Amino acid sequence: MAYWLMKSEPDVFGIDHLAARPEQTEPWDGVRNYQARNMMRDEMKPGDQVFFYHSNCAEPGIVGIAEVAREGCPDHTAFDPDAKYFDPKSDPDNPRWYMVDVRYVRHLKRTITLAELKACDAAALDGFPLVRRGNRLSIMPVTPRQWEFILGLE
DNA sequence: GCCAACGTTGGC
DNA sequence: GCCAACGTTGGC
Repeated sequence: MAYWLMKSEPDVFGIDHLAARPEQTEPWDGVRNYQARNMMRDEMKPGDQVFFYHSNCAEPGIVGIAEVAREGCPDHTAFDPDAKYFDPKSDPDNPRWYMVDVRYVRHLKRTITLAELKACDAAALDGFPLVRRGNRLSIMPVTPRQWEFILGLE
């Protein structure tokens, strides 16, 4: 089992939205970034644990835990001309974009903020993309060590 | 709202 | 294949 971090804007789709969904599960569609695509298509497996991160908000940080509910499959919204993330270059016979389903697990007892993670200067977080400057990946791998360390801050 | 950082596009 | 222009992300 692997660990991940997925970003979402709470104003658009936050962890409370996820928890309120039927089955508390949501397809993670609309991702149009090749690195993130590769992780969803090739690496993320059902049962993998996910830090749910709120970005672009007053207090960016990890707010909860989710899990991968379904492995990568073609992102059908890329085929729909009326969809926001329509991509005419994605061919249904050779899909360019993939998504996984994400299921709510729980809220953290408190938000572990980006500022806190940046400030704590722990060896466990060396190389963690989230705290590297200029990082824009919306999905990133988390090592078991990083996972344990961050959860230990809760 | 600003702006740095980054990814993508497209001309050449 | 280079690189300038452009669009987006996301912290602040």
